[in-house]
Amino acid sequence: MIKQNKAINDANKKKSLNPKDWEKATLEVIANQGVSAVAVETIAKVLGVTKGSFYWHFTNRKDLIVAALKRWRDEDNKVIRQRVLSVNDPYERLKTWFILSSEPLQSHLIYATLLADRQHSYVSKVLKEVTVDRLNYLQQCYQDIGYSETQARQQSILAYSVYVGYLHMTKTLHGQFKHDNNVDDYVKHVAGQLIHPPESVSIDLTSVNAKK
Amino acid sequence: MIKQNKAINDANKKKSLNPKDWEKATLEVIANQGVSAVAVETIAKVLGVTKGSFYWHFTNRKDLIVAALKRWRDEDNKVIRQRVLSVNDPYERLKTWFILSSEPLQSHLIYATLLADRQHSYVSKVLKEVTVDRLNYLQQCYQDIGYSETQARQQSILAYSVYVGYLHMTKTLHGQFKHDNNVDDYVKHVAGQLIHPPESVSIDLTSVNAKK
DNA sequence: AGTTTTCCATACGCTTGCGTATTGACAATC
DNA sequence: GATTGTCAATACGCAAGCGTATGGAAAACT
Repeated sequence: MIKQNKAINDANKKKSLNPKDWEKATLEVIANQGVSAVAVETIAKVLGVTKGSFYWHFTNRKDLIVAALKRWRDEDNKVIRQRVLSVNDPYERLKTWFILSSEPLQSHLIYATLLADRQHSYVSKVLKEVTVDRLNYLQQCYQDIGYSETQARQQSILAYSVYVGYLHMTKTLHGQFKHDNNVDDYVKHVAGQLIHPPESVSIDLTSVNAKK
Repeated sequence: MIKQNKAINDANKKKSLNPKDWEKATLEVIANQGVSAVAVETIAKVLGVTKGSFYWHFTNRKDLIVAALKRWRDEDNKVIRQRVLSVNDPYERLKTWFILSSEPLQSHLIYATLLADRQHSYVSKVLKEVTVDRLNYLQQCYQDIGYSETQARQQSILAYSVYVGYLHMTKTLHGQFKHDNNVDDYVKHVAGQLIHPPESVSIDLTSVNAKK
């Protein structure tokens, strides 16, 4: 019993911290409370240390956030490459992307909160880059299906808007989003609307665009 | 020349301020920098006074923000009623909504930044209410077209997600959004994709939903 | 004219959170 | 075993921003 408890938590698996630990804890905060909630002393407390430790690993708060965002982006890219871009058939590739987008990953939470704190230049920078990247490979998907460049561009913006919008909806509505149960149904619904050959785009445009 | 300059700015049209002035100035800040950027002394400076004035009109900072958000919501509802809900034909009504959504109104900027600062309970409250309202009248539009309740629900979420997503895209990409020029084209594109009779929903679902 | 009300300025206290300085403990190396 | 390097604790200074206290000026009332 007086065994010098060796497993209170996992804080003893490593005697000392490294930058990666700080970055991961930071991403956790960003995912749930946004960039502005990243406080050095708070995160230190989570890691079981004090500020003194932090300023040994990083020069300042901004340095930490930038490093964390880089880590986020790299890992996100890795997932996209492995699970989406590896699919050959463009229809299936798009479908895979929509499914991935609906999964409750921390990565999505982070993206959603970054959209919030984009007043900070270092946030808006990485945000812009990530968004451009994603729009590009979505556009490529649609071009692979047979869309013209401009049609594929517009369709990619549309599809990506759905992604971003859905992220916010789930966070905003939270409780009364009865929808939570059948996310699969919604994904099917979205896929049915947004994944189709280029020809069917012109359906019913007459009734919509007809000026009175 | 020593006419006691009567028109330096419009700060002399009224000798003293009222809560409405503070709320409008606050919404301006929220639209461009978010709720967390609302600082009493800063807004006071904009209005040409000091804190002393503020704490005469409001009890505290939160009081100001809540009042400003209420004003925003009321005015936004007014616009929706006048310009959208007044349209009888559901197709045209939806189209009008999409067009309105693409206009560069301050109201949209505010909504976008509120999505950011929803960690504050008073923000998330009004945000949730507004979103639910909007989803409801969108759903009603689709039901008027002939969608079933569940189909209309999903379609309204989809449409609203496009709106929210597009808001963020424009703010995120900012400069390199070459798309800015032909917003009209994009609105047509979106309308063509999202406004159609309920039957055409089932197009191509086979190729998309087919599990391997 | 005197009093009250309205609106605002100034000065202060208080909290939060960043960054620095200094010291200490433990491990690695010589 | 002494020295050096690594990581962390403590204490401090400092700025931003909220809220309060108090006083004052101008307008409105009586």
